[in-house]
Amino acid sequence: MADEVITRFAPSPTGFLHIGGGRTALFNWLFARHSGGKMLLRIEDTDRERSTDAAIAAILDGLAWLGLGWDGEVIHQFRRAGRHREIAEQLLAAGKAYYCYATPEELDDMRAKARAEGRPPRYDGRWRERAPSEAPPGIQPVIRLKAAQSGETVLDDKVQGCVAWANENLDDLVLLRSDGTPTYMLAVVVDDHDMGVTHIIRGDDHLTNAARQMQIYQALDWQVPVMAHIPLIHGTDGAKLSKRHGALGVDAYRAMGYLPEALRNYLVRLGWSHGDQEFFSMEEMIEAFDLAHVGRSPARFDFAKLENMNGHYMRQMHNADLLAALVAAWPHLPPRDDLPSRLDAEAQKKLLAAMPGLKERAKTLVELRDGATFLFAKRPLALDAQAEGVLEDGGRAHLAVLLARLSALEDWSPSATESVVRDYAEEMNLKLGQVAQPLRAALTGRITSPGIFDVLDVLGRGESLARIKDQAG
RNA sequence: GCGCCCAUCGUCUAGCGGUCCAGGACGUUGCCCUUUCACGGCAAAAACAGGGGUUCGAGUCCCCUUGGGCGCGCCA
Repeated sequence: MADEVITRFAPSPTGFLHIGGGRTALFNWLFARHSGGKMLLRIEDTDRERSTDAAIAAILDGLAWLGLGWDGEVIHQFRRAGRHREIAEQLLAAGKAYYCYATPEELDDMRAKARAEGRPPRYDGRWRERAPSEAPPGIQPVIRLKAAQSGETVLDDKVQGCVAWANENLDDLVLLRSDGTPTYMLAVVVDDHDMGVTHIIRGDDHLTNAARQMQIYQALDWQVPVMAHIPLIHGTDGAKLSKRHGALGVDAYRAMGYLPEALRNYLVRLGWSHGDQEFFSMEEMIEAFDLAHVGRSPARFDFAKLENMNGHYMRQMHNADLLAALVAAWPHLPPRDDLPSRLDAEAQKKLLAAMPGLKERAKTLVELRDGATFLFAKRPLALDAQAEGVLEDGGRAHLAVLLARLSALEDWSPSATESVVRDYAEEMNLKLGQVAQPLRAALTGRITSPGIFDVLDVLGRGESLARIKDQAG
C-alpha cells in the first residue's frame, strides 16, 4: 500500500465552500478515485480568529451536495499544534532553524526601507547567526527556518511544469510564532507528511508557497509530495472572481437551481479537457481525469454555459428523478408566495404528470418550478398582460364554444381534446394558434406553457373546464 | 518594486513541427420543425496578442514586447 495515492482537500473554514474550492476538491477527488486512492479532508483552522464551526458545517454540506466524499476522519489542523511545535523544535535542535528576536516594528521598518530602496521586502536574516545570549530582554522569539541562501529550489509541478526559484529570493520564513503556535507553512508540511499525502493538488495561488514548503521538507529530510498547482477561476472580466461573476458558495448554486451533477460537469471542464468531450458521467470523469490535461491558463466562469449544461442534465433525467431533485432543492430555492412552501403527495403527483412538458422548457430548477406555477394557481386565475391581450382580442368568444364542446367530451385524453380544438379551428377557418392561445391564456394565465393538450390533461377535466368558464365571454 | 505563472473564436477548449485556408461546445445570427415558449435539426459569422528568431516547414520550439494573474505577513 506504500504507493497508494493519497490526496487531500484542505479548506480554511472562514466562509462557505467557495466555487473555486469546490473545483479543487473535485480535482483531488477525481484524481484519487482514478488512481484507486483516497482523498483526505483537513480543516485548516489554525486562524482562531476567523475560523468558525458554521463555516466547517457549510463546507461539509457543500462537499456532500457535490457528491464528493472524503476518506477517513476529518483532520483539524489546530488540534495538531503540539506536533507542529515538536517539529519546529526538532529543526532548531538540528541547527536547521533559529530563534529570531526581531520585533514586528523592526520587521515593518525593514520592509519599508527595502521597498524605498527598490529591494524586495524580505527578512534580512539578522538573527541567523547570532547567539540567543545576545537576545534583547523581554522578547519572545519566533523560530525561523535557516533556508539555503544560494542555489535554487526546483519544483517539477505536474501542471505548471518545471518551476525554479533562486534561493536568494526566498527568505527565512517563520515556523513557530512567538506565542508558540505554528505558522501555516509549517503546519501544512507536517500535516501532509503525517497524513501520508502523496499528491498535493491546489490552487496556483500556492505556487510560491510550494517553494518555501519544499525547503521545509528538505530541512526535515522528508520526501516532497507530487505537486499540481491548478489555475484559479477568474470572473468574466478576466480579473479576480467577484460575487457578480460567480464567486459564490456552492450553496448559492443550489439556490439558483443547478443540479450538482451539472455543476460538477461544468467545473471539471473548466481548466481540464478530454479531447472534444463535453459531457461526462461520474464514471467517465473518474476514468478520464488526469493532471496532464489540466491547462495552465486561468479559466473564466461562464454562467451561460453552466445553464446550458444544467438544461441538458434536466432533460435527460427520468421524470421521477428530476421530481426528486426538485423536491430536494425546493426548500433552498428563493421563496414565492404563489407556490406551496412544501410539496405534498398531491402536488408531487401533479408535478410528475406535467414533468415531460415542463422539463423541456427549463434550464434550472428555479425555471422548472416557475414553469409549474399554473398547476398550483387558484381560480379565478390572475392573467398577465399578454394573456389578457389574447383574450380581449376575440379570444373569449372562442372559449365559449370550446367550453361547450369540451364539456360534452367523454374521453379527456390529449388526443380527444386535440381533435375537438382542431375541428373547431378548421370549421372557423382559423389557424390552430388562434384558438390555442386563448385557451392557454385561460388555463395558465400566460401565453407560454407546455403543449396545450398536455396542459388540459395535467389539469384534468374539472379544473380545465372551470378555468375556461372563468374566462369565456 | 522583486519573483513566478499565463496568452487559440466573446467564453470553455482541441491542437503535443507538416494531416490546420485551425476542430468541438456555449453564446450570437439565419432557416426548418411548430398551437405558444422551449426542445430538436441545419447553416453562418467568429480566434492562433504583436515582433523577432530556430527550421525545408511554427498555433505548436526559443527570445523580446504588450496584456492579464498570483505571490512577496508572527493570514491561510
